[in-house]
Amino acid sequence: MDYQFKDIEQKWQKFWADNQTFKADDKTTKPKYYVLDMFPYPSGAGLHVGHPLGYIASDIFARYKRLKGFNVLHPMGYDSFGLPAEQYAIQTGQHPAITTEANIATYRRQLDQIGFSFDWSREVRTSSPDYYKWTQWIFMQLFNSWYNKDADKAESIDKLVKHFEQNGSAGINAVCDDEIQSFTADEWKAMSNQEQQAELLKYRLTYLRESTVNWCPALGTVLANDEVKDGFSERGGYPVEQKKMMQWSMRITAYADRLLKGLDTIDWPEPLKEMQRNWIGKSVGALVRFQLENGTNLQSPTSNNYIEVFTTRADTIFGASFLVLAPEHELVAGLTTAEQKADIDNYIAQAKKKSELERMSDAKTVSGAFTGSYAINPVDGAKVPIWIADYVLAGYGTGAVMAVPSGDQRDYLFAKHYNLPIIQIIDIQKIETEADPTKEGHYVNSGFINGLTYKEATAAVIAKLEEVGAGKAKVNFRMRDAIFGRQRYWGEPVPVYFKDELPYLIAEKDLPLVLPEVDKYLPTEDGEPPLARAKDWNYNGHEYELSTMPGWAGSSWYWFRYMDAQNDEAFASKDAIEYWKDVDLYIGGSEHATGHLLYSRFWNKFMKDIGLVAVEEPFKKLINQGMIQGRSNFVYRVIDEEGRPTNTLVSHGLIKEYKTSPQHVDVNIVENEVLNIAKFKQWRPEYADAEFILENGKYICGVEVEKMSKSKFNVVNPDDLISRYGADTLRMYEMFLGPLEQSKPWNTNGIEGVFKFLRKFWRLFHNDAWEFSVSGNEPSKAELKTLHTIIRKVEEDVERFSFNTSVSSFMIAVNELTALKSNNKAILNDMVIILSPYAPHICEELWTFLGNEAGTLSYTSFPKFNPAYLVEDEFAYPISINGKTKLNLNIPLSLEGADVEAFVLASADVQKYLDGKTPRKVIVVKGRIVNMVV
RNA sequence: GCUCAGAUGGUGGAACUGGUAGACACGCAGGACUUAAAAUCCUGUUCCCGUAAACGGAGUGCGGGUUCGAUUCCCGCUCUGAGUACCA
Repeated sequence: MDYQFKDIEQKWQKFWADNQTFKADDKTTKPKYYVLDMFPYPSGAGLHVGHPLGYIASDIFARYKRLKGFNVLHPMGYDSFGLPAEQYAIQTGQHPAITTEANIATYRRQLDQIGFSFDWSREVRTSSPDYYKWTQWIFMQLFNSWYNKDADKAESIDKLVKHFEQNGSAGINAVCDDEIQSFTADEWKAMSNQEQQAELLKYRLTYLRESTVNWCPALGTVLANDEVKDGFSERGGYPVEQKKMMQWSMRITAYADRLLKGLDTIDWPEPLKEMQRNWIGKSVGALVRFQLENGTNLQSPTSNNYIEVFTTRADTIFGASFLVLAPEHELVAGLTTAEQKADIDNYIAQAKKKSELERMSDAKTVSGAFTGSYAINPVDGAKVPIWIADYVLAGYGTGAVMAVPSGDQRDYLFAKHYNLPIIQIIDIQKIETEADPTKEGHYVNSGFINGLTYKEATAAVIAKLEEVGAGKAKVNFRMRDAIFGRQRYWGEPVPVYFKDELPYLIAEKDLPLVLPEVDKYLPTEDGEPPLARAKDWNYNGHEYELSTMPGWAGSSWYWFRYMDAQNDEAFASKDAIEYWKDVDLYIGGSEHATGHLLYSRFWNKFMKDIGLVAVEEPFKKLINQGMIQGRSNFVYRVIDEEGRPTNTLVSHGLIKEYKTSPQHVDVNIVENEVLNIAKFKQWRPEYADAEFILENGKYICGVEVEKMSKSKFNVVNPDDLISRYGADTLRMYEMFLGPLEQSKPWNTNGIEGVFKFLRKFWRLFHNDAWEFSVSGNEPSKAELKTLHTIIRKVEEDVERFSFNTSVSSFMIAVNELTALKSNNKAILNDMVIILSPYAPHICEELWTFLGNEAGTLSYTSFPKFNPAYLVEDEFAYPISINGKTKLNLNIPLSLEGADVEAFVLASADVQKYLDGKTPRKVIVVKGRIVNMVV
């Protein structure tokens, strides 16, 4: 029979499902291997061809590891809470759970037909109460923990309470709010329960904090940054304002240092690690207080009579010739003198108008304004002017810097522009034309640090500042604590109720706190979150928290649930956690670098601290698959003399001769840029009687690479390709497209070649009449060479995630076997195993044909590579003269350097090229090349 | 602006530690089979000069360098893509 992929693929997909072929074993002596994909959000649009790219790669790897004797865990699930389902619910009134259910069904059908080896018995859905029960439970553990800096780990809040009872607040070194109280043990005991709870909330790892949100009064809702465009809501275009709100937050900053250090222990792409490092943004420096000059009268009620700056170069303090504040700094209004008020107001107004983007592209223009006030340098008493400029950001450090023009280029340009002093502070500094940030040399013009080196000077300055109470060493992180509340419906309810305005956890036995029914998925009229609409929803009469958890809550621990997905006693059993430990290989997009991948590491570290999990980092190895971009096709309507588009369409190669207007055309009716005219006429009624100006009898479409989107008609759905070519072809083709990690536009130009390859492979097992026919002879030397070449190649390629090159190697192997007219059973049996991770359906089918025991080949062993079959006695050396290859010469590999040289020089062909000359030098690289210098 | 990644035929790409640049596939051209088409098979296909072959020359974004030898290493530049903090 010919290759009937449809029947074969359905048959094996059913077999795998019926037999639970890929159910991972929890009790086995095999080594474990955990292969994880980033689980998808089940959107209404269904799966497109970009989704499976990473899934196919991980599936090949998982199947390969099974053949290599590993017990493989390869699960899949759905990140099913999220905004799109909620927005759809707002528009239609349809409960998000119903839409989500329907979308999941579509995803599952699409995933199944690609033939993935997922263990579906472990499926998770973050929106299912069985699952979010444990998300809520982990939230409770965070609530019941604080971060002990001395132990450098999270500890139980009970331990903190015990310490307060015995020793008061003395001796506690915690990551906590800024305004904590100092108290004795007796004072603690004298506090009311409410006072104690209020104090403890300042220490908990999840806590309430006032944060600013994008509030849209017209929509009555909080908006994400993406939903706000230039101060207006993307939906509706209503004005958006900043509003302060009490919000749940996570103290991720407690883990900043460990998140940074952990990066050195994991095998992730370097650019991705770099993104996390930048996001965490550690800088070691000092906080320095500059007293305001005597007589400066702050107009506003902000009391402190100093400006605090953050610097990473405390050693340069003697070179600080002015201070610069962000225009938004709270002291600016108070510092501005009457004479300078117009200038400052004018500058602030201008800075507000500039967008972030404009500020960035305009790095060379220097701008600022003088407040008219002065401050005092704490180390030498010098009087320094206070300026404002928009290169200083309100959100970083203290929103104020000490400007050291000799060492910082921006400060240098500023000083030049406004004619401020530039003081050389290091003997070897060269500051004639630009700033010199050197740390080498010895200090000059620097009071008590003159003559010291960088390290000595930094220590001395910080010691002095601490001594006079004007500063201290400080590690600054760019990363902020993560806001954990969302004023939305479709998310996990926070398992908290309020009593006397303080939050308390509900009892563990009352988990899960199930999402209540509401009449509408919108906020209430007075701006409360949708959950306020729920009727009789309270905890023994106390009001529940009304916000829900953010999208990243459920995805921050899901890999643990797969280890033991059905457990209703724990998020996963101790045994399962001890056995599976962590994810060995994680494949997904780099867009999650500073979101999901950071939060997951944070939760994992926390869970390790309190003894819930076995290892510190969740994902040992990470691979980013590239993005598959859309590839749009265009037709060109000819424009008539009045400028109206006509119903005449001109082929792309001829558009220069006409005035045309390009129109997107559905990429599914275009093949290799050739428009299917019949389908095109049916596609849109207005094109039914279109006329065509062709080139070479064809209508050629234009092409552009764009993001995949419905409106551009360039979304390619795997379903059509599977029905045309089958899943095995799709799998191999997506791999053949190019390196996994590279982004590339989608095209189906080469898919025929992959399909032909599979047919050719099928034909090796069949005679001319398409009857199954293999021979039991001893394999020939040539056949064995082909086989062992591909064994080695596939092993090497899979281990380095180079799937595209192994597809080519398969093609070469099959071409060679076809040329050899090989139908050798032993060879083909091994070929089937090697190819099976890539094209599992066809291989399972051929495996049974070959008379193997009934059942799957998934757990057989990968053939063993034997180098003996690849040994050659001769090699066709390329002979080059002055680096240019002239000819090839067969030379026995038994010959060594000097003998090879003699062999080459003895050759009449070589002498012809040498033309009587004697080579000055002959380089022989055994088994590679001979080069002669003439 | 900065950081990272990348630039190879008509196209996707290969060349793993410096050693025959263009594997494999698409497309294209020609041919076989066929009444015809599809399917299949065969041949050719980096460019230039040469009507064909032999042969010759150029060639991995651009300009230099190191080397017997560079797509690969070094220096300088151009362009493209991604991320993004004027981060003190």
